[in-house]
Amino acid sequence: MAHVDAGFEARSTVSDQPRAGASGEAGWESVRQSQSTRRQTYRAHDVIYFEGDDARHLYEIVTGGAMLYKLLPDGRRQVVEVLGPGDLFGFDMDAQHDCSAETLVATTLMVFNRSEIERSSAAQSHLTRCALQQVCAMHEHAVLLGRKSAYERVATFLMRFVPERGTVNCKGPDDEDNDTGSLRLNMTRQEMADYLGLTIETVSRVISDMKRKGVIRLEKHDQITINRICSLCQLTGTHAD
Amino acid sequence: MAHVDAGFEARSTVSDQPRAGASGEAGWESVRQSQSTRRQTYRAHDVIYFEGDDARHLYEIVTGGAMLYKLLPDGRRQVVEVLGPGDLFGFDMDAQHDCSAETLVATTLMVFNRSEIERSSAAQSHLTRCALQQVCAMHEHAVLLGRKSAYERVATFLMRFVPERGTVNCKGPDDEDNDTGSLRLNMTRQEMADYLGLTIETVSRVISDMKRKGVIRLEKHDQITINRICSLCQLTGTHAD
DNA sequence: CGGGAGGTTGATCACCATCAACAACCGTGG
DNA sequence: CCACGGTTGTTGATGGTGATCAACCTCCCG
Repeated sequence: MAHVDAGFEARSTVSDQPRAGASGEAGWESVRQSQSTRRQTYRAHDVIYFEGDDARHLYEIVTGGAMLYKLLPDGRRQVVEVLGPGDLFGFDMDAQHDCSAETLVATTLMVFNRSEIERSSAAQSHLTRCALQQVCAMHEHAVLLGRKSAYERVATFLMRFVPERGTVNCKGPDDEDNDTGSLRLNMTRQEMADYLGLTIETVSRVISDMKRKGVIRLEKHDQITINRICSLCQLTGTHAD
Repeated sequence: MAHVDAGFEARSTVSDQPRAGASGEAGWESVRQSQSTRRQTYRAHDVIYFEGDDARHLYEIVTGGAMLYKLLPDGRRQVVEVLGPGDLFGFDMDAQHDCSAETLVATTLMVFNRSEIERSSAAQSHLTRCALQQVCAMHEHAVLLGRKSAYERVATFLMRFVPERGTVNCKGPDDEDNDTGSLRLNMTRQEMADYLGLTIETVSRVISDMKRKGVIRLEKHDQITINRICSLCQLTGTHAD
């Protein structure tokens, strides 16, 4: 099923390069070059806007990564989206943002005026595509939050950063004996926990356990090598044995 | 009896009447009247389509209610959206549906051809609005699934059916001493549980407990009277004490 | 070398899932 | 009308998963 694939692409990894094809439309490109559009850079863990702020702009990630989150009054936090290069955010229905937005790492954004977007039909349709993609991604994430075990959540999260794998039309390993992959998270344990609906301790424990069992290897805290991608994939809960 | 449930905005309840203003745009109306558009009726718990089916149509609920859900291979189910009159669904990014769709009660739908939608820019913009609304709704639901207790989940779910209340700009009770509301769920306990990321037993227990504590009263299993809406609202976790 | 933030590990507990039995409800047919 | 079987919902007993509390470690960076 191609859609799951697209869902994964939509929530791309936090990397340095924009994904190919993510913003390839000509009309969108012209909005990008509009003079009211500007470029802005942030450092890691900077707030871009708060929930409740007036939603005047639309943002596109050029390089780096960001997250959207909501807070409950007692301080509980839920990260609702993790975004990478090419992803759009800040397009809320209403006049106010429904989430806070924060960078994960040093990030540069394109900042569009809302009015600009509303004038261009090409921009509109690009926005629609992104929104629909996000709906799919959120559906997938709802399954994770509502029905998966801690182990499955972490495995699913890690698989997300492996291109071409873990989806329904997974190719399987290119090389049977060397089915490895390396990835950098660019998120703290707290951010992961808040995204996965877990605590920091549980995330840490699961990762340690995966390491102990030889599924992954930790180069640094946020630099992980997956020893056998297929094994990790089995742990996600989304695929039949 | 006229249930209270006709007025909630983004995530409307399952009721008999379409929400006012939900589809009031002229352009959308014209697509509705296109000859390729047809009307279709379903009985309760009928499948509209399965995850993975070709996505040829777009659906709008006229009367009744439906849900979208995803299944894991071992049978775990997560209901990702609950939809009422005026709501659109079936608009996935890709060629295949990313969720299954099923009616909750007897339902009539408008069925649009995808190609029809893609031709009309008015339809496009209506679709975008709906998609953005759904993204917001999903964000809220992610908080529920990731961070709320069983009690808070059920309370949040019930509050959703009370118009003009439980939102940020809640008016407070009209009448201090008679802050009640009546609602019909139109969902089985299993459907609620799968939506809230709980088990059927937990949902049942929480509801029994609310009854015991005098927060609600059960007329029938899916017909509930809220004795003090404000009390219920306190239990949702979304509002400071 | 020292301090601090972020991460790990251990012990314990609580919430909710699971398993199991039972009750209420509903339509059907005698 | 009641008996019935099946479906749906409730309640109880028990256990497991993951939260909580607390101590410690490890990596940076001055």
